[in-house]
Amino acid sequence: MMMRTMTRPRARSTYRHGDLRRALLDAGIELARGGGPDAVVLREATRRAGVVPNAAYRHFASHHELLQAVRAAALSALAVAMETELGKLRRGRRPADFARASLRAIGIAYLRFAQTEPGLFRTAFGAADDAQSADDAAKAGTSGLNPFQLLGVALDRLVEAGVLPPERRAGAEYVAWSSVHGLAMLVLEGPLRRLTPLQIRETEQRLLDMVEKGL
Amino acid sequence: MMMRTMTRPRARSTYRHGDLRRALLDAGIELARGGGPDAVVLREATRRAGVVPNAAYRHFASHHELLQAVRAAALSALAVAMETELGKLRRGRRPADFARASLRAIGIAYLRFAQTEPGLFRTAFGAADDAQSADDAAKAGTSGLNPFQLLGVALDRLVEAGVLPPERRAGAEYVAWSSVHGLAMLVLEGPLRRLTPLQIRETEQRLLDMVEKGL
DNA sequence: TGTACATCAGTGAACGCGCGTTCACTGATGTAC
DNA sequence: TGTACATCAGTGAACGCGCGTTCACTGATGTAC
Repeated sequence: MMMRTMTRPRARSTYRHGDLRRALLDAGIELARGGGPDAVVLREATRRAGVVPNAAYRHFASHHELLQAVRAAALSALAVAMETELGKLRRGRRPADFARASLRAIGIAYLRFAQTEPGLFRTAFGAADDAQSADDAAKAGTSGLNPFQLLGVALDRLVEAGVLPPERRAGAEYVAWSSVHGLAMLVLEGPLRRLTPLQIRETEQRLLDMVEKGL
Repeated sequence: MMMRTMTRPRARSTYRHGDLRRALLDAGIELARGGGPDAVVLREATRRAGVVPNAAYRHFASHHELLQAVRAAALSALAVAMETELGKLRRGRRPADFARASLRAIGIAYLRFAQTEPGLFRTAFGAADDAQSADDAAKAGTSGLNPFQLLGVALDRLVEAGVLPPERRAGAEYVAWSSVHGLAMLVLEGPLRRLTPLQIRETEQRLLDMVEKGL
């Protein structure tokens, strides 16, 4: 609603744009970053791309389709953040420790992403509408896995390392994901917004402890 | 956006309405029930109350204020649901069991509320904006306690019963709440929407087990 | 008990806004010959 | 290598919509005398 000032009509020398689809998607991502899913407004995206509103329809069938593309990009960004965090793990420790650290890395990446990119986070998880939505590739990180699958990998490691009994593996991502997602949401826009950064950190650690122990 | 068909202009014989504030609030709650916070539209509320749009401004300073009132009502409804679930507990068992059952009752009430009243649930927890928002009384159940405080009571019982070490009491509501809230959200509008009712039940129990054990 | 009057809840009409989407168009580009 | 032409990305103008909010109003109600 006060987005108007942010308008930045990119000067364009050629009649054709070059890669308008990409430009619209980028603008959409930027809008989501700033204000969550509701901020992804087709007209504003075209403004930022320096193009007339209906030009968007050459590349997206509807506002909804643009939003879905932005959503997929947000999920992909989360996947990348998880991969980055996993990449930081030093190898060469005992498998059990490594497996545990993997799960924590996933959780930490999730919580950090929610806090550093609240708009994208809320866009990624705000009522994903229809069936399978978008193609899975669009939601993946560089490994080709989406966030849910990356969590699955971490859980698999726990089983392989003998930390998690195989019979408890099925459905484990649901409870793990829930816990972390809930904390992310409540800190972001719920009643836990008033916590100090220190309290947040402590709660995060405590929650991850609980998941690790309670799985 | 397709709310129009639900319009129900209540016939009114008198010039004055009687209790327009209440009628607007009720209409707002009904709208929230059906479509979450975004569905709480001032004009639609006045339509349902059988009154001209600007009449609302005699009772609410702005759309935002109406929405806050609806939010408070939603929180209150959740508190009542929790109290009801607590009331079902049979007394006369061992204090430790009773305390544990109390916490589970809170969790179950929360999850049930999210599933039976998704619109109200999303309204209650959708970006509560400002400071303390509304007055606390408006968010309470019949006990005068709000949902967060009811959770606190359950945790206190765990400490009293010797189940939860006192030094782990502080901040315990954060992790407990997070876990349950996350599951509620993911089942409601996240990637866990595809779970079968049975899978949901199982995940709920497993999550509550984890919280109980991991606290 | 009856009348004058102040109060203020609800009316009527209008505003400006920004949105998503449709239509017939124009003109740059790439391809076929 | 040069020219004719089809393609189709972006234009220009316009729609209808519903929203929140403001203004000056009217007329039912309750109170003071």
